[in-house]
Amino acid sequence: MTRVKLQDVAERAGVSVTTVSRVLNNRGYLSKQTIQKVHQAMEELNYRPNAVARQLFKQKTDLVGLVFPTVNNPFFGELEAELEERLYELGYRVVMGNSQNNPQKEEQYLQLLLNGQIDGLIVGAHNEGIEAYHNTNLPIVSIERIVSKQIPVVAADNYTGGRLATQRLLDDGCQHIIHTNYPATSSTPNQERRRGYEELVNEHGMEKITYEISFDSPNEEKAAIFKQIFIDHPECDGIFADNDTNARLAINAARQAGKRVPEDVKVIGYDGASSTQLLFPDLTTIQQPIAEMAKVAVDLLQKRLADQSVSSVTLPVKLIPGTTA
Amino acid sequence: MTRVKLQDVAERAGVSVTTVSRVLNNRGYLSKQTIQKVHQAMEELNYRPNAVARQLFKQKTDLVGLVFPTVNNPFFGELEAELEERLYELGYRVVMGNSQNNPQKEEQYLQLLLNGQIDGLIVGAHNEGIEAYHNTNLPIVSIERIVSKQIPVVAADNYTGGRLATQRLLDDGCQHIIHTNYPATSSTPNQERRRGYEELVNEHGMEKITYEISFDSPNEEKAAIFKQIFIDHPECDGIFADNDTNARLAINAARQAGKRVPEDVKVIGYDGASSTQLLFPDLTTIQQPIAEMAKVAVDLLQKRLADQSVSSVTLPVKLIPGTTA
DNA sequence: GTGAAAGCGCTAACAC
DNA sequence: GTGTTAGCGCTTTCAC
Repeated sequence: MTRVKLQDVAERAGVSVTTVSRVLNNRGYLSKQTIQKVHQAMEELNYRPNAVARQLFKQKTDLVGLVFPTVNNPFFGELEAELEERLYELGYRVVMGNSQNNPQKEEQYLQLLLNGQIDGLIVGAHNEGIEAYHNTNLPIVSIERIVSKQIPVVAADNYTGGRLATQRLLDDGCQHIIHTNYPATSSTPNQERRRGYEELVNEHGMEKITYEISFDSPNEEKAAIFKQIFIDHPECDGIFADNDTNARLAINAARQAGKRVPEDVKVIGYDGASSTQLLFPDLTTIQQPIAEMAKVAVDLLQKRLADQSVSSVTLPVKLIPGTTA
Repeated sequence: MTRVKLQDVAERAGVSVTTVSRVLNNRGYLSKQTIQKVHQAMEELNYRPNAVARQLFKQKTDLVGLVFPTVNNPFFGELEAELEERLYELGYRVVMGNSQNNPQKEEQYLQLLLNGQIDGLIVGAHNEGIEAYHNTNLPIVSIERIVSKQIPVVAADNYTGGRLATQRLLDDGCQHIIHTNYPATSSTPNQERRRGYEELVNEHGMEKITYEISFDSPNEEKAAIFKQIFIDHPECDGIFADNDTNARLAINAARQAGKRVPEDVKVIGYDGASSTQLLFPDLTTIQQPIAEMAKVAVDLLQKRLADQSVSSVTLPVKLIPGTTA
């Protein structure tokens, strides 16, 4: 099927393409009769304006890229759903990129921005050292990830979250609390969770032990690390996991090691995403304000797109009580 | 942003735009020297080809739309992640649309296709009666959703799944099995789950009772329905939920009604998505081959984009044993 | 009120 | 081997 274009409509209506374009965009002075004629011609030909031609002229695609490790995860799934909703309201459509297991992908999505295929980017992937981020001040906002000086970060208050979680375990009477987090080299603000944990156990004269678990590694590998934790530290009676799925793996590992949760080991997670709350309501966790983070990120991106300067934002977290800690 | 265009590169290199374009696309005969010069000019000017201009010429955006109720769900999250991965391998980027709570959105994403902003569409949303689907044979593939005659459907074997689930409850000795599913008006093949259930309980001379739960309604509403089930049918000793989150709600409701799971009531779910398996491993469920469904859907779409005719595909399901049934 | 024409940035006949 | 030029489909000065 050959596409009907502006010119076809113009010919049919007996006017110029300019006029049809004006009718289409409701711009300029037009006689009622002309509008009528043009509309009729558009109907008859079943005309659809070509979005790409418009984009070329406008130098704007109304597309925003979302680059996170994977949408198949309670936290990122909720976050991306919220981002999509907020951006949709502003007239943007969303290009989804899952960069887990494929570091080059993040760079590819950055190329979309550089090539003018998308107008902006919201990133939260974990790949390090992508040159182009530093080049210039592009319309990019980051969530829970430090990318470069120029790029504003939206994050929850990870330090307080780390303290809250640790405090809960201390209140539970835990004496040997182990934390898991990303490798310390990762440029993510959730290293602050670790700082909160370490400070607090220090204050209580306890040993600080953090096992590093890369977010992007497969679940079997993660499970193996938790198994190892209980081998290395049979005395462990409290686990502060850096996310809820890890908390789940910790509980599985504890049980496999013959320990009861919460009687022998308390476990507290992090994130508190809606589908985790639904599927695993017993989990005690620190909840990030995901919807709010999405909203703020979109606000910041909108300002960046309007060439306004913005700064990073930190949002509060709260403890969601369950039965695991 | 990308102020530098082909012509600038051409001038700098002292050649024509055609030559630069050829270098860019590695097409036609070019002297080594010219290639060298052009590459250098591109470097010096930090040239980025404009993707939209290319799209306009090619009449192709390499973008595929994904329209599902919400990505914030274990099943759709995994499905969309798989779809994105498969499409990425083929050079497509993905536009994500979450149509839950907003029926107009699905139509909007269809407009993107009609407007030439995306090349194809994979849909699994639940909104009824969208005219445009019937118009013509567009490059659209549907997953677990009957849209129109022209559009191929990828689905798991819902009928067998329904029988498998029901059989499991019968094997458990259940006498009063209740099923939940979408309203029967919904044009989704998972009504076949209901058929499988109904046939099997009929064969056993039992009463068939299906409660209708719209996928898109809020969790509180769904929870209220499950509560009602145990009020209406205190004798109920088996629940076959049409998805895993509903199974979770069923279990919650059973416990609130003072029943133990699985001692007093057995519950079996449906979907078996990876994050459900992770967060709620105890659940007995029917697993859909999500990765395979994504792969087949992308294959079909690719063929539709190449104007080949395709037909619908049904894939097998399997029972994942847990402790809830 | 309406139209002619010049782009937006790129590609591919078609020439030479 | 390389260049000229006519589009891809739309919007918008600038005339009339």
